[in-house]
Amino acid sequence: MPELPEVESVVRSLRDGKPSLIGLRIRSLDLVWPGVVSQSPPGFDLARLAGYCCSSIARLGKYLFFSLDCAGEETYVLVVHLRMTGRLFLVPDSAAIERHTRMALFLEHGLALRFDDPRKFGRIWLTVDPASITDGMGPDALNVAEDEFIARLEGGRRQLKPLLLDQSFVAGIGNIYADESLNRAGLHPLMNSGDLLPDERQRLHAAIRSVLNEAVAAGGANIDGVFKAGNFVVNVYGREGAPCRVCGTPISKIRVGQRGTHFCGHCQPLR
DNA sequence: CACTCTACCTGTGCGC
DNA sequence: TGCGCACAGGTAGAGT
Repeated sequence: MPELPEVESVVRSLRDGKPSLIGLRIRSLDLVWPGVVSQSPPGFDLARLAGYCCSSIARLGKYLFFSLDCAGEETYVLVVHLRMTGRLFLVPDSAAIERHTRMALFLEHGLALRFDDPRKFGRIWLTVDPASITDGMGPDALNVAEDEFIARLEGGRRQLKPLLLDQSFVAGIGNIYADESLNRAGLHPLMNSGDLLPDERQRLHAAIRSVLNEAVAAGGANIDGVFKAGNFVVNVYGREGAPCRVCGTPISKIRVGQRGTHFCGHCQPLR
C-alpha cells in the first residue's frame, strides 16, 4: 500500500537507480488497459509521447510527476497515483506484459517503464498543468513546517484519524502512517483536533515527521506477512492483539470512518 | 463544515 | 476440495 515513504522510494529508485529513467527517450507506448488513464482533464493522446525524454521526477504527497521534454515542444507532465496496489518499475523492453500490466512505456537502451496494478485503482494523467490535478492538496507531510501544521490544526474540530487521512490537510499520509504517527504521538485516533493542547499539537507534528523520515530511510514499511516495501517496523498497524512494542499492552483495533484503526490503549489514552 | 456512505477493483483468507 | 463472502484501502462524489 504505497503511501508517502513508498512513493518516495519509487522516486529515488527511478531517478537515482541504475538504470535511471532520467534522460531516456520514449520510443512507444502500450496502453494495455486504457482505463488507467484518468479522463480529467481530457484531451491528451499518450501516443504523442514518442520522442519525449524524462528530464526530472518529483513527488507531492502520493502523486508522482515525470517531466517529459522534447526539443522545441511544450513540456508535458506524466502524473501517476499508485493508489492501493500500483507498481512502477523499469524492466528490459523484452519483458513480457503480465496479467496486471496496465501500461508500458518503451524506452531507449532496451528498457521499458512498467505500470502494473492488480486492482486497477491506480491512475495516470498527461497534462501541461500538473497543479490542476493536485489543486486543493495540503502541504507535503514530510516537509510541512511546525508553524504551518499548527495553524492548519487550529482551523477546525475533527477526529484525528480522518484528519490525518485528509490529503487537503496534509498530503501523503495513508492508513498505515496515520496509525503509526498517532501511536508515536501518544494520541488516541478519536481525539478531536480542536481539543489538542499546544504540546500535543507539537508532538503530533514531530511524530509525523519522524515516522515518515524513518520510513523513507528504511525504504518503506514492512507489514508482517502482508506487504514488504522496505524495513520500517510498525508498532500498531495490522497488529491487533499483539503486544505494544513500548508497553506490552495488546494492540486494539476499531473502525473509524470505515477504516481499520489500530492503537495502544495504554500509550494512547482517550481524553 | 464535519461526517457518512457508496463506488471503484481484485487477491486473500476465512468459515462452512 | 470448493464455494461464498467479508475484507483490505485512496479518492471522488453524493448525501445527511
